[in-house]
Parts: sequence; structure tokens; C-alpha cells
Amino acid sequence: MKTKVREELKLKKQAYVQEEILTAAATLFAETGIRAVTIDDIASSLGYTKSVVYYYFKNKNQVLWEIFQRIHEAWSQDMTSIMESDLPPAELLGAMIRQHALNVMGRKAWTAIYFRDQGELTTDQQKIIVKRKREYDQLFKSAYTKGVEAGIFRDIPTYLVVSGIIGMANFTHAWFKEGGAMSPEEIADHYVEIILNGCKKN
Amino acid sequence: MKTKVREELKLKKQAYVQEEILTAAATLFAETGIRAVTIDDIASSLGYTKSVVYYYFKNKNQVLWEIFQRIHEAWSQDMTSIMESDLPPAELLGAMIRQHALNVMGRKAWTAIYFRDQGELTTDQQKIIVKRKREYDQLFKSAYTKGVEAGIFRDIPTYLVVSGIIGMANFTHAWFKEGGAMSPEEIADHYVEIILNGCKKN
DNA sequence: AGAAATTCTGACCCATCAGTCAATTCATTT
DNA sequence: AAATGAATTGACTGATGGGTCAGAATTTCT
Repeated sequence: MKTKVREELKLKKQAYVQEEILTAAATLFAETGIRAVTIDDIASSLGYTKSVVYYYFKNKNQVLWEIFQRIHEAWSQDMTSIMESDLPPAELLGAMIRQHALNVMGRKAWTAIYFRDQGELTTDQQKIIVKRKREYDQLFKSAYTKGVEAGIFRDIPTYLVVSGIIGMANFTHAWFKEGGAMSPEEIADHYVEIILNGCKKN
Repeated sequence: MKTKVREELKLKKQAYVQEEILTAAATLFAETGIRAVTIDDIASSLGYTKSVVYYYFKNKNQVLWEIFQRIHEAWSQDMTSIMESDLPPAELLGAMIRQHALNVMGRKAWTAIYFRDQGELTTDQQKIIVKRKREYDQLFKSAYTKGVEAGIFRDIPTYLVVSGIIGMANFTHAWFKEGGAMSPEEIADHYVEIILNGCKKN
């Protein structure tokens, strides 16, 4: 069946162009905000015309939604693989903070979009994102709770601690510059230390 | 000179309507993002027509810029009055964190706009805001540096600590609900404790 | 009351931009 | 070389929304 081979090739090429468009779109969205970016902008940043984008995506919302999907997939994979390694509470929470911070700094555009532009999605899509964010927070919460139960973390409301961690890490997207004085790893490690010390029971 | 009295009255009335419009605009801007809010939306949320807004403001950008001015004024006033009370480093930094967190939670709309929508300003305006933010950060940095010199804080790069603090506090705007389980003061105090413990030299 | 200033209205213009579509080019297969 | 189908173009439409303006309504002053 040559048709099958051809079909696959076609899909691969399409997938490639789609990813290319998504990457370009994400960069532009992050820079100036979704509303400020036209489909023309996305297309011409790749040397295409508007119609090409519409050939690969139904509409602007689908482009945005696919970006959200990519972000979620990547982040949740990273995080769950950490959860599986059963480290003791402090090390576990530390690894999670570190990973989240690295993710943010490694893909600043993603963070900007994921946390700033949720409101551009449809209400149904927003519901999904809210739920996913809750699940993501939940991973941090359970790690912290374990630490409290083990008597090594102070008994502070977990959502407060977790939000603080996420907020602290997310904010790096606003100031971190690739190739600056500190590497993402150093920055992440400092934050891990601040939080772990800050929450340590003494 | 009756004309003078009249002039003043006129200005007062105008000022009142202007503030009214700015408040309404800020709320809407925060909710859905600046681009998503039309001048009509702002006007009709107050029972006015579009033209009324244009009577009091030159254009949409001026509305936004005035909001940014208000935010800066309020925040920098709060902060400098804390700086003037010469507290010892740890207490000083604690008071600043507390104040910033309270400001954020007290005016969630402002925070959303000030940190999310900077990109909607003109480049000249952005430059001013960037400079102001740097000055604001500087206040925190100097407080932290004092603590390091006094040997009570660990010697972590100050911009890292300060960004962490601001990020943590700012993020409350995304989850804090008026009338929830914890008061803004309690939340602020917890964050103060986490940071001070996290940075304490031991 | 009547003049003068102020505030407000609604219709209008114009640029932008999401999304469509018929037609064309290009690549692949037979 | 002809046929099939994928990829691309560019012109078009329709809606939206920023901003203008001439005049109407209202308030204030004399």
C-alpha cells in the first residue's frame, strides 16, 4: 500500500509545519500579547502568507489552544517523573521547585502565555486549564503536606506555600536573561534553598 | 474673581468623573486584558456613552497611562514612608514585604495591569515604568544588602531575592479572594516569615 | 430670562484583522 | 505526459472598535 506510506509522509510534513507555526506564534504571543499578534504576523515571521496558517489551523484560537496543550504536556511529564522517584519530602519538594523554575526559565515564552493569557481561551478551555493548574498545584501540595507530617516543615497553609513557590519561580520569566550572570540552575538552587529554609521547622 | 472659583469647581467635578472612569477601566482591564476592553465597555459600565470617555480623556492610551500613574504614586508613597522609619534590617525588609503583599491583595486589579499589561504602553512610557520598577526594586535591594552587611542575611544575589519576594507577593493576585479563609494580613505575615527565615544566616 | 460655558449624544468614518474562497502552482504517481 | 492531490496565493468580506464631530441638552452665571 503505497498510499499508506504517502499518507504518513504527508502527516509528518504537516506536523512539522504545524510545530514551526506554533513555535513562532508562541514567541510572538509572549512578546506582545495574543491580541496584538495577527495571523499575518505569525505567517510572515516564517515567510508564509496568512492563508498558510489557515491551511494548517482552523483559527487563531486553535493555534493558542495547541500551545497550551504543548505546555501542559511538557510540564506535567517533567513533574510526574519527579514524583515517581520516591525521595524524602524535603528533597522531593526541592526537586520540584527546581524543575519548575528551570522549566520557566528554559521557556519564558510559554510561562508568559500560560499564566498571563489564560483569559484569551474560551470558557470551556479555561475550565480545563484551571483544573490542570489545580492538579499541578496539588503535586506540590502533597509534597509539602508529607513534609509537615514528617515534622520537617512548619504547618503553614499549603496553598499559601505552594502559590508562593509558583509565583516566585514564574516571576523569573520577567527578568531572567539567557547568558546573564547566573545560570538557571544556580538561580533555581537558590530558590530551593530559600523556600526549604523558610519552611523548615525549627 | 468668581471665574477662578468656578474654574476650580469645574476641575474638581472633572477630576471626580475621571477617577470614576479610571476605576471602572482598571477593573475591566484587569479582568479581560486591555485589548479586550473597548471604550464602549468602560463607558457603559458606568452608564455613559463612549463619547463621554473621550470628553475626559484624549484616547485609550491616556486612560491606561493614568492608571499606571495612580498605581505608581500609591505604591511608592507607601514604600517610602516605610523606608523613612528607620527599622533594623530584618524588620525593615519584613515591613516592606508585608506592605507590598497587602498592596497587591488590596488592589488586585492594579497588580494585574501593572505587571501584565506593561506592553500595551508606548515605548517611551514603558521606559519610564521600567525605570520606576527598578527604583522600587532598589528599595528592597538596599534593605536586603543592609541585612547582609549586618550579618543577619545570607549572601545571596540581591536581585534574585528581591525578584523572588515580588514574584511571590504578586502572585497572590491570581488566587487571593476577599473574604476567604485567611485575611491579607495573615497571608502577608506568613510570606514575611518564609522569606526572613529563608534568608536568615545561620 | 437669556447668554455662555459645559457636558453629553449619536451618527459617522476609517483602519485593522479574522476568516473565506476560487484559482494557481507544485509535487507525486502512473 | 497526463492526472491526481497537496500546498500556496491573493483578493475579498464582514465585523469590530478607535476616534471624530456637529449639534443637542444641561448647568451656571449675569
